[in-house]
Amino acid sequence: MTSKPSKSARSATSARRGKPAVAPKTSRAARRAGTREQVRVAALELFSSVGFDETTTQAIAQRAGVAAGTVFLYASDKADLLFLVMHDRLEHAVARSFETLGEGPLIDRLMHVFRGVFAMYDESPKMGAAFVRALPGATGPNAARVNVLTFAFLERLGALVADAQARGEVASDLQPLACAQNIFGLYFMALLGWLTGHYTLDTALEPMLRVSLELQIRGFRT
Amino acid sequence: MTSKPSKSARSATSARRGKPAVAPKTSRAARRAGTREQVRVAALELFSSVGFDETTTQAIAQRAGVAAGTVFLYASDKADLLFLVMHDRLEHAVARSFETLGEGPLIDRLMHVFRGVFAMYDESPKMGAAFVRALPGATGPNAARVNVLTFAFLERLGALVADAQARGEVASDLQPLACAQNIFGLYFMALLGWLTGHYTLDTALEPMLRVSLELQIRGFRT
DNA sequence: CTCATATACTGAGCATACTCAGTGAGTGCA
DNA sequence: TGCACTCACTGAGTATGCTCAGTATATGAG
Repeated sequence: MTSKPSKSARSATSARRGKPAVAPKTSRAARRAGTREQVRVAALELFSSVGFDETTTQAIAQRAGVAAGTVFLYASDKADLLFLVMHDRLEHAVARSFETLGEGPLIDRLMHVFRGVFAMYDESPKMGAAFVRALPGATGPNAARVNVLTFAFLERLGALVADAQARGEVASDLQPLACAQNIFGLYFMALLGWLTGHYTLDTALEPMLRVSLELQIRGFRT
Repeated sequence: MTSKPSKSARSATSARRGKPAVAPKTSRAARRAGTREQVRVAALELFSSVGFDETTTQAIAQRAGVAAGTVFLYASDKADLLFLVMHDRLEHAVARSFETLGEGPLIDRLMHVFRGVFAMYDESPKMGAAFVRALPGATGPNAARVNVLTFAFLERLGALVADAQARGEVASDLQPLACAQNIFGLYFMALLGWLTGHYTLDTALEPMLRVSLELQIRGFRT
């Protein structure tokens, strides 16, 4: 390269955290966090408006005001950018769902939680579809963070089962985490069925997932 | 395959655009079926030995003795080549599993079927991993054929449940197909957990899937 | 302060999945 | 048979995900 013209382009947002060539000397950590956030927001906006497949990593870099290679300093590949975006949304949706949890039978509490998560996906179903498609077996730092979130979600589902156990609704000899795994599996299949286009949101959530969960709670036996 | 000479003749000689000088005079339909089979076998060999991600579509074309663009006449994209390969294997594995099905309680018959399918995946776990990763929401002609197979599999699972119902093992007011959907979901989660590397074959099949299915059959209730 | 090191970032270049206008052999009709 | 048409096939071209040697700058030691 010769002179350095790209600097000024980035400073569209530099009113907030100045980055002009001469003065401010922001710390490396702060700069890095800022860049990461710019990439995250750019990816979010493009994925949710244009779609995952239709968005190029070049476009994300351009919108974030960084070079093409920079986005791969914050995600191992394009799919990992999707996980970077979805992590916060997932975390927030799950937190909200459990905050607003009332009392009642296990099935109702589960449906309340899943309704909240489905609503989050419904804000951008196309991005959600790309997400669940890319999730199985994904590697990369942001995928790992999502996996941590998923495992925490599983444990919170286990806690709901344990609650039901304490109230005598669920047999006391069962392991709550094993029950939660089955519940999660049925939830994930419903999510997959919806987002990959086999069902609509309403049919996937209300008749289908509920029936699945009731069938799991009830069992097959005579 | 028979048409080996045509390939070497084409690439070695000077004929430029010309097809083999000696006219083979095979019918178009037969030629097309032959080409498709060559592509399928080439993809199978490369995917199972080298791996899906490590195989280029160019390499498949070269091994099949066709031009680079030809493989996309038989699959909409690279993932669809994987479905082209897996369709026959899946079909065969399921058929075998149901042929060798004995009598007994539902859980044992289910485990017998799933054991057979898992064994098929175990012949090339890396290819299996790529397959289950690409499957959700896949489009393309070969993906559609695999979906047909999956739905047929679901119905055969439903038939097993109906059998158990007739023997009084399963409550008579349940819909066999709804039960089969839950069973399939638990099977698919176990498959995913294994092939994406979270479990080994043995732990995924024998403790994990069996526990899941027993928990489904039994239910949560006191 | 000066200098050496670490590291966030750059962007041209590479690999490869996929496209499409062109070609000629098979097909069916007269 | 001769001829117009169809269609399987070709392969150079294109788009884009991702790499990596190079650059500028914050950091920390002396």
